[in-house]
Amino acid sequence: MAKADLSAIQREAVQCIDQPVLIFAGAGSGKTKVLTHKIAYLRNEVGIPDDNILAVTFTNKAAREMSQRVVKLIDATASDSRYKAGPIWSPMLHSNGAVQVGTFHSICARILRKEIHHLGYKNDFVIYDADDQLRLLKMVLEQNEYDLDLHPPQHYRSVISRAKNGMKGPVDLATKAKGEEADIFTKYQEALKNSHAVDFDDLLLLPLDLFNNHPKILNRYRKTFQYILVDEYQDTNRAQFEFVKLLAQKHRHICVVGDDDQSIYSWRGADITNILNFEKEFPDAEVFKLEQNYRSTAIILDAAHAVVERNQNRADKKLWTERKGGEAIQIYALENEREEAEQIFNLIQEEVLSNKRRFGDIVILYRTNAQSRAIEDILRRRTIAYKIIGGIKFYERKEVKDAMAYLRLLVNPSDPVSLERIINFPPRAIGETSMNRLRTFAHERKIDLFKSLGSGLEAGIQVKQAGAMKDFKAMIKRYQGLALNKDRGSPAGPVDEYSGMESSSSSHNFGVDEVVTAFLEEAGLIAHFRNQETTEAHDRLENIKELINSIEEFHIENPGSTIRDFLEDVALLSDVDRWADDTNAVTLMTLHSAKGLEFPVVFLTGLEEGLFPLIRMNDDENDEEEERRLFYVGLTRTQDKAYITYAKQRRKWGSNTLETVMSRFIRELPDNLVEWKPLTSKEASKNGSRISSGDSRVYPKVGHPAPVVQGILDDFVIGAWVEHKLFGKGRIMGREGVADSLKLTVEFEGNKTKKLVAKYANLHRL
DNA sequence: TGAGAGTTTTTTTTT
DNA sequence: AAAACTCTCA
Repeated sequence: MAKADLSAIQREAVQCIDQPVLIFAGAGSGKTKVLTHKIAYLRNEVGIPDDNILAVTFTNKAAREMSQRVVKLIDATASDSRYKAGPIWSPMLHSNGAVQVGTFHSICARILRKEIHHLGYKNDFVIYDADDQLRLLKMVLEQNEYDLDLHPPQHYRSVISRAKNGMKGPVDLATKAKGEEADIFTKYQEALKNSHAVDFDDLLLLPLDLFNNHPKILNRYRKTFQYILVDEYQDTNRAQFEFVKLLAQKHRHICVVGDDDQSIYSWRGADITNILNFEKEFPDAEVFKLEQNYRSTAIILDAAHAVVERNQNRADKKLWTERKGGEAIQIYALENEREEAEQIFNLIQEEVLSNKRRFGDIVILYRTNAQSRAIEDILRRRTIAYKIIGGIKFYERKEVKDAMAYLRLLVNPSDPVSLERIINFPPRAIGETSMNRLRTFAHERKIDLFKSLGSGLEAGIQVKQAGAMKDFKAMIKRYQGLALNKDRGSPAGPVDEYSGMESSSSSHNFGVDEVVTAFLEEAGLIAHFRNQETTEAHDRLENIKELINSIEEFHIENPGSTIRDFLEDVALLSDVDRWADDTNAVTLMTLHSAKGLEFPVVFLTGLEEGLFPLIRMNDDENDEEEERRLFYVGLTRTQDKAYITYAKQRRKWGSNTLETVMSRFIRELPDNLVEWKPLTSKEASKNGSRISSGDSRVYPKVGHPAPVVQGILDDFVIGAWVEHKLFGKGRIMGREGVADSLKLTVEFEGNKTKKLVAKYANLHRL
């Protein structure tokens, strides 16, 4: 029985279900285990139906993992076959009869998809990301004749977002002589609503409006979500707290798990008092503390504790482990960020060659995304397979966003941000002058921009331009029919339209990818890039193709899904969510992204005052305690061995090199747990690539071109067999480019040959 | 109107 | 150093 491997305290926490439960769960103390076992327990032992359970995680990846683990558990523990689990999680919004697992944002999006019409939005609303928000704000400011230089959109975005995070409306701003901010906030919010768009903060706030104004709906969801579990509770904000409170107030079957030492999102509005005051809100709460760590060595835990202990604002506690001792934390001081990267490379080599690690066992963590570049450079040059999480994101690239704007317009033509983005891209002779006239026209008549596209002449626009507008509108309408009707024509709900019915394949003369390709082709976007000879244009075209591939893939994975579902998926999935951790490659990510993950070998880089802890010059509220918690989170990702590096000089923005000072966090580490490694990589390479001072073995010189050492290259060598989710099994026939731009030519079964960008293709080595 | 040259800004972390 | 933004000229 799977329950046997729970500790006594874990079991108690699992079985306590009739009252509010607060679980303080330190790093690596098995909190996910408790949550998954609790779900299995509720289901199999207590007999709670699946859809009455709601589990909230911090990332979608965590949601996916959790549901996979629950399925395993359930199947293992269920003696009775009627308790066997089906697929209990799906990224799709309309999966009923299953445990709902997801992030606050995705769960709220699911609710809004069904209910938002009660608030006067179309259920086809779009989700605006930061860039879209900025564009909308800019439009609002211009429309209301604010001078953009005096009123930078950036500023108002952060003001509005901060207000929303604290659940404040325009009214709350107006009171403190911030009339303009309140005015802009109000107008921005109106514009969002008219555009049938919601921003990320609205995703959390609108369900609250819904619940507060429609008690019947609230009651319905209260009945549905009988048992609520929340992971990473220390990083919830006001709105999320209210959401949980509203739903759980009545039945009080609420279980939250968190660790105040790991609260690292206060800048996003996360409110640590949510966890510290849980007992105030739910006085009958039972509190459990999980203090045994199953992940790290004692050395790692002691070091992490020694640092975080200095925080004033924390509940006193200490993790313990049965893994006594361990390897000392190695600290390296390097000359500059290049040497730092070089040293990291040397150490990776050593770990892989002499300590038998896999590349996939290793993670490199840094405070800011910009730091990844130097490290990336070296790893690429040395042909070490690596994966970067975050940074320049695929779906944020201009050409990809452009293509998506076209798709968004199909779903929701009222979206002015998307319309403005592409009305003249690729150029179709509709310039600023014409658009200004159209905007004025639409504004006066109070119709949306898209509708007014047909009335160009009336708006006083030149014949040629007015014609171009009309054509554009007609094209969108045409593809609306093609792309959306086809999807709508399939049965509602998670019914498999590809379930082998012969008729369906014959009625589907083309796949989604072909419709989308045709659309983007006719829109001129594809031709625009194809007609340019530059490599840049070529890359952009590849990215658009990759986007189309992923649409097709999504559609096959989620039968019956619409383009709308795809767009939502893209809007809500984080980079960590997309991270395929089964490829054998070194992982690079920010400390924030690493939350919840663990690795045998961890590199903490850039330990310099001002960088980590990060200090922002023009911001007085530098939260040292939060930075320290971040260090704690980073170090406690380690299972076996941690390396800490810093550079004595670091370059900022290309040119000026700054002298740095070693981070206070290094000084805070107890001497007996660390080992200083003064040897720089320069000296090391002088010795003909010996790897470290304490190691007299001589390794083959690794330079350029790299000697072929088995396993040193990534998984995708020529001749290797791989599997693609969509195309099936195939063999790698060619490679070009390296790292992020590595492209593979793969011959799939059935003689289909495809060229794929390795980074996004999600290939699995067979 | 659109392409290309020249100029400015960016870097905190993310759902 | 790179991307985003502005300006200029055809």
